[in-house]
Amino acid sequence: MNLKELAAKLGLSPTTVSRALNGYPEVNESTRERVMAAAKRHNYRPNTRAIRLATGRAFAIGHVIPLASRHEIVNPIFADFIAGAGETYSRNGYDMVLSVVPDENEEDAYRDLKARGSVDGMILHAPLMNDPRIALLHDVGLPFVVHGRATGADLPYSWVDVNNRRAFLRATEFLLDLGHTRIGLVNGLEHMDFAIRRRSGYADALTARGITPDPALMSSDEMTEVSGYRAAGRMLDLPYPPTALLAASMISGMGARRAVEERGMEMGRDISIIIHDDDLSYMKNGEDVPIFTATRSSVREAGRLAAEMLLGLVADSAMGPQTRMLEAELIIGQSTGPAPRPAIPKG
Amino acid sequence: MNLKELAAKLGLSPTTVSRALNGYPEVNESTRERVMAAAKRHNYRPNTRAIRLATGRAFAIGHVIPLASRHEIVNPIFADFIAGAGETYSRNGYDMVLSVVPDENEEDAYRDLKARGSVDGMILHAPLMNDPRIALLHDVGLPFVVHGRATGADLPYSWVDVNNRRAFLRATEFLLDLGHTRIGLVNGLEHMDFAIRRRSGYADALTARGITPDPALMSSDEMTEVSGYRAAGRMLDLPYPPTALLAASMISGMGARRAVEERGMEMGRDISIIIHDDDLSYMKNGEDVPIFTATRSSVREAGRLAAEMLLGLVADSAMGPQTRMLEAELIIGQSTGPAPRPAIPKG
DNA sequence: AATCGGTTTCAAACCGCTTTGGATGGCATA
DNA sequence: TATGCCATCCAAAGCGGTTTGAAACCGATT
Repeated sequence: MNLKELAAKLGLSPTTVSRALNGYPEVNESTRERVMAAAKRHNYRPNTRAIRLATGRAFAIGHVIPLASRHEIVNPIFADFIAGAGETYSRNGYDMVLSVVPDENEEDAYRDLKARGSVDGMILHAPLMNDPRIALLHDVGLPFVVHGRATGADLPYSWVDVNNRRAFLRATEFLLDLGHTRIGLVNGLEHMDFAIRRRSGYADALTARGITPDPALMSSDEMTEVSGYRAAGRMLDLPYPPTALLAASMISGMGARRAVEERGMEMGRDISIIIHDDDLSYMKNGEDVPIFTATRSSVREAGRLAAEMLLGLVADSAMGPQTRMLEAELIIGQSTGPAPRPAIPKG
Repeated sequence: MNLKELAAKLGLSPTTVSRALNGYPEVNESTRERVMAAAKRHNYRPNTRAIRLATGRAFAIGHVIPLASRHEIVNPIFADFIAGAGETYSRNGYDMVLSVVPDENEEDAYRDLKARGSVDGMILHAPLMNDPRIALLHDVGLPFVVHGRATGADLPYSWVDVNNRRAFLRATEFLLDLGHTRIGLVNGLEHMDFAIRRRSGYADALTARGITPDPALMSSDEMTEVSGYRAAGRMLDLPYPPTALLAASMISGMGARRAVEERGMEMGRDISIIIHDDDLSYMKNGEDVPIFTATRSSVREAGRLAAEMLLGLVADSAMGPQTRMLEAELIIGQSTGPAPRPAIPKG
């Protein structure tokens, strides 16, 4: 059942039927009701493909997901962001199209999405320092929103981000207040912008208390269980080990915990751990009682917000760049406690 | 740059240009080369919206993701499956459209995708026992592939699945061979088909050795860290606790480990744990040395296979239902060992 | 020279909707 | 009665491709 058939059944022109269904004013109310009723009765749904061609709009938002080397993105955090964003899209009648491509084709993927007219806007994931994709997307000319920020990007752009710097600053201060002075950072990959901001928050907090950040206590790697485990292990085996750790995610935190427990230490007593908690549906930081003390900010909510922002930009192309900064809460759990008596160098 | 403009530049008709680009035989080879070159030079990309309308095909595959109650799906496993499938789609010039909807709208979501012509086929995720969606998708009439199987579905359908029953059967036998007789099962939600199959593999292995499965040693819940922790904790606190556990995923396994370590026990010595390892990119079961002994099967690979199968069905609608059973490997890690001397009931 | 089969090209219809630019009719106003 | 203005409806022209049916051209055959 298409528009023409429906119009024929009603003895009206396709024009009028189309207008009636789309709420245009130049159609008699009684006619409109008749049309609406007939549409419902015949279970008429306009063909999206035709609408898309006729309007020149895709009613879809694109997410490009590079594989391989920067597969930073195939991670649980991504699933939650997508869930949040996708929810917003379907509520607004938009599709979400995911383009999963090898790293080297990423640029093409954005251009393709635009050139082939598959989407009306895009979300840029996991921005790097001086991320070239910002300029690329400007060049491509579709509205876009960045999940995160890209230090060094000189062009203006819309973003939704957590205040990573402040979160890690506060977490570090919290540990300092508990008497810890040897604090390790199990960071994400530091070409990722968020990781840089986190490190600067951490370092600034230390410096402000007269402590020089010790390179041996800073690691940077993917946020997997295994690398959390290894990074924490290396630090714990230092002659002068840390009494507290900051971990980049729930997952690296679990790796760190494994390293801690393997050494017969107890979390919260022998060593304090604070993680950044993205509040993942499938990786909750405990239920009533948090497992880890954490800086928490829901990435799913970030997905929702980014999607809303983008739909706004798509609707009103005159709108300038929007930004939204989210603050993480500091959640006190069982993994932190006062610093144990000053550690004595081993060996 | 559209087809008409390109044709004008070449002094050819749109017909010929279209045919040249699409590899039709009725065009002179030298003309084809000229067209190809011009297309590349002017960076011509056919407008997808127009192709879709003209051909009546969407060149897209749909995945419906229910939120809320059955958010079983917003989990790390999903991200990896998507990555695998998405990879296949983009290699074949297909888009992946994700429809994230509240549970109660799931049925509509499938019908909409079809009625509006947004996709050429769909993947059905996380099938339940007697899943009504199988009949629904038959009714909708688009090709589809199920990731998993749905016990009780009487209609034929295409699927890609791991042999969950055999995996858990083998894992249980492995533990039995090590002398364990009290073996706990930390299962996923048992309205999910895969969870049922796993339990039957577990139970059958026990029964075959003359052990009656003990309800107190079987739990069923979401595959989160917290529920793994709680389920394992409950079993360990039993008067006659298990000496081995089977966990449904890496994540619930980590929860189980937390419960174990919290009780001062050592994994692999005081208690053996085997998990099912979906080989997630972001949740690797160790690197050289596996953390857990595990039944392993890559869900990402499953995504690739399901996508390939579906594209095949889309291309040839006459093709009957296809099926593909994957076998899990048993990976020996550090989390298993011989059963400790027979446990003495506590208290 | 006329006919023919094969190759190559093209004009035009079509996919199903939106949207522009009238046309029509009714009613109030001059 | 003629005029103008609304309100309502419609025909037709897109949107940018694909595809059908036919035309043009070619050398080869009669």
